[in-house]
Amino acid sequence: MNNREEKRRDILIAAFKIFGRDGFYKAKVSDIAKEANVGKGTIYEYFESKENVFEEMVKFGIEQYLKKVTLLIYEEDDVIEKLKKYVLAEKEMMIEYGNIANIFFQEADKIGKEVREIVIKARNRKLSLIEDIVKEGIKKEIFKNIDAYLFSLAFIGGVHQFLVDEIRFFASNKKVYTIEDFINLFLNGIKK
Amino acid sequence: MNNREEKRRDILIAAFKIFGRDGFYKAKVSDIAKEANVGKGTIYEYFESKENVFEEMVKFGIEQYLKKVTLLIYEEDDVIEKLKKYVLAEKEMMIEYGNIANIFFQEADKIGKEVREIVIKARNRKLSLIEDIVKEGIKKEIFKNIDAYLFSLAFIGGVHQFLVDEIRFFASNKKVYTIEDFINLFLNGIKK
Amino acid sequence: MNNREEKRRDILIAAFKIFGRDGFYKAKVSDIAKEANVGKGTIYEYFESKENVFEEMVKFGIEQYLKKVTLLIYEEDDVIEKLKKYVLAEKEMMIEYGNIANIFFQEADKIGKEVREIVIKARNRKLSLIEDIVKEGIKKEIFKNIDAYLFSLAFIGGVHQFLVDEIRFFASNKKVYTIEDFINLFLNGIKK
Amino acid sequence: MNNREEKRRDILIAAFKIFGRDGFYKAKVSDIAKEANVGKGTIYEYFESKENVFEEMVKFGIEQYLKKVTLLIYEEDDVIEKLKKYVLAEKEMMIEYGNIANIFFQEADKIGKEVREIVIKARNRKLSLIEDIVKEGIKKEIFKNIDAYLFSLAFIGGVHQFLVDEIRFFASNKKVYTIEDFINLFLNGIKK
DNA sequence: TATGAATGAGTATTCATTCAT
DNA sequence: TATGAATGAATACTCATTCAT
Repeated sequence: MNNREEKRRDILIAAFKIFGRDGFYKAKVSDIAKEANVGKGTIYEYFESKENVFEEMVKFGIEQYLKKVTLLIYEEDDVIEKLKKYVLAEKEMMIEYGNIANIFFQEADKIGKEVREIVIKARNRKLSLIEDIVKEGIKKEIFKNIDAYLFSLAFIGGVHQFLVDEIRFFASNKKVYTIEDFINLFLNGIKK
Repeated sequence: MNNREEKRRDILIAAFKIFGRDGFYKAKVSDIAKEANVGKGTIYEYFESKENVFEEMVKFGIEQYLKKVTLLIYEEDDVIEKLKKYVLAEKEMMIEYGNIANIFFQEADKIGKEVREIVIKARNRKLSLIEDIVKEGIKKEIFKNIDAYLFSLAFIGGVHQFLVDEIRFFASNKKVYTIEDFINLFLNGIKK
Repeated sequence: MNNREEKRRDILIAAFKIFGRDGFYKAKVSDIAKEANVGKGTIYEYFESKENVFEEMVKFGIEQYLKKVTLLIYEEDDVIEKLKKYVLAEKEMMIEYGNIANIFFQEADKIGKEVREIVIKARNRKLSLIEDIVKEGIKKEIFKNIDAYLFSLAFIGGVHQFLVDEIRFFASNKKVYTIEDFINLFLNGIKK
Repeated sequence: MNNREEKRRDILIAAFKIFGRDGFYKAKVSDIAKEANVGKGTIYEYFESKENVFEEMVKFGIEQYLKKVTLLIYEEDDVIEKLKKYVLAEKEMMIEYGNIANIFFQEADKIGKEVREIVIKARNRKLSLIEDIVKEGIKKEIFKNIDAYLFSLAFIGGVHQFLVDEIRFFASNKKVYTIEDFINLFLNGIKK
């Protein structure tokens, strides 16, 4: 088997965990090494620098994420179900990977141009996913003829906040909302 | 007269700028001192540590921000206009202070419990602002009887994404949306 | 008193000792700091990098050295005495500073362009010192009309080897030569 | 056939080149391996350590060098021609191997006792070569009855400086000296 | 025997914090 | 009270050496 590729993957998964927990600056290369069960020097056999590990981790993570979401969405026919599946996929990612997504977007900016570009491209692919669903819904005359891009912005932002609330600020005494509750807001609007 | 209070304020404003530009870890205490036109040691006459400066800056920034939004909103009578004013206030903040808000939320986590609590409290106050508008709208029978908290989550998230798109990923060839366009999505929903 | 200038000097003197003992690569910045009785960080308040410390030490050492030699030579009237004084000055330097001169010339090459240029310039000033003596001797009709530059090369090289032998490879059973013995070789030649 | 001996030689030749270019500390074992077209691990099949490679390279280089000089000198009958041949041999070595000789002498000190001893022994053999020529010249009544050892020091040092000037600090506008010019200084002296 | 992937000891450098002035 | 010179803890990265294949 391709042992080199495997070890590279191990390091990226470890980086994913450590960067996700500590952010770029607080994370120590030696911690990533420990987590990956390799020596500190080994990291540098596979990556040029801490920055480069971050960069490749972002690429790797984004790819994993987009694959997952895309798959879930394409399994569905109904556009409303597709939107629900998107929320579900995001939820799973957030549970699994903590706030890595935030770190992608937040710290990428300061780390270097290339990371920034990767992240922007990923963001656009995510927006496109929703745009496509909306366009399909418009064509199928399920949705009004609204601007698909504008909606995707609102929706993605809304979903993020909704999930952050549920997952990260969870309090036992808080009312729990279903995905339907949430989606209905976007479907029906609030104006009487 | 209150020279001490004034200098503290100067430092906080400088911290706001530097942390906003560089994030917590990349920001240097000496840069904040330079920006505030004080000596490096002076910072430590007013604050216990870099973390404490960050903490106090977050409190200060949030207070400023909430004051501004609250004021704008209470100037209006019409609930829909109030929502627009919220978007406007957020937009101004984002233009003026860059992504400081993200830094609040993102890095606060790693910096310490107290900051985290401050940020959560602020987030809740922001959500309450919207909640109150929605409840008023429901009472006035302008809005449906939806869950005000759930809406505030969706709305705040959506606004954030909308503004990030406009301000940070602005591209000359991109379609420009009005705040009305955006608000209408939430008012009318997308389902036919 | 100019404390800053003083401390800079202390560091350079420490660097002189440590680089002289260990060479550029083996020398540790922390050892220079210890030798200078300052903290490691202090070095970086006065110099940009280890390279820069080396560079400045070379400048400093060369200046000291040339001052000394020049002074000794100008005290004398007789050209042959001047040559002897040069040998004496070199000898004192070699005893006092070990093989720092070799390190100047040897390692300067690898460390950076600027150091290299400083060292070359110093070498030329040293050659000029001898050249001037020779030219004076020719004018005074004490010396033959030989090429002064060529002689200075031969003389400086010869002196170096002579002193290295005496100082560094000293063995108790070895015949000891006087400076006169040595100088006479150059004065009279070896051909019958 | 003697493949082992051959590969050892290849490594030493590569070491000669790399150490000559970079000096002991800057030189990387991996670069020597690459230059010798062997794996990094292979170096350690033939030598105990980087230091040992250096040590053996010094021995090897010195042996090559002394063989060459000795041969050239013994081809000649005339003592003055022998001195010229020595200069020529040194010149060729300096052109071919850069400043490896300096590195021998300079860095040997820091690397270990054994290398130091090898280098000293080699230096003495070199001095002996010249000494023997001088003694021969004295016997043949071509040279004055000077101290042969003292002369060899002066001569070897002078030659080194002369060649360094010609080869390493060569400048197109500089006067070019012949070996005769140089030798004549030593033969005739400078005193009128 | 030959290899190069893996390792971790070792070191330059940064920067929050202290404290003498 | 205000300062900035001095400090050393902390950490990315290099490279000689080992060892499984």
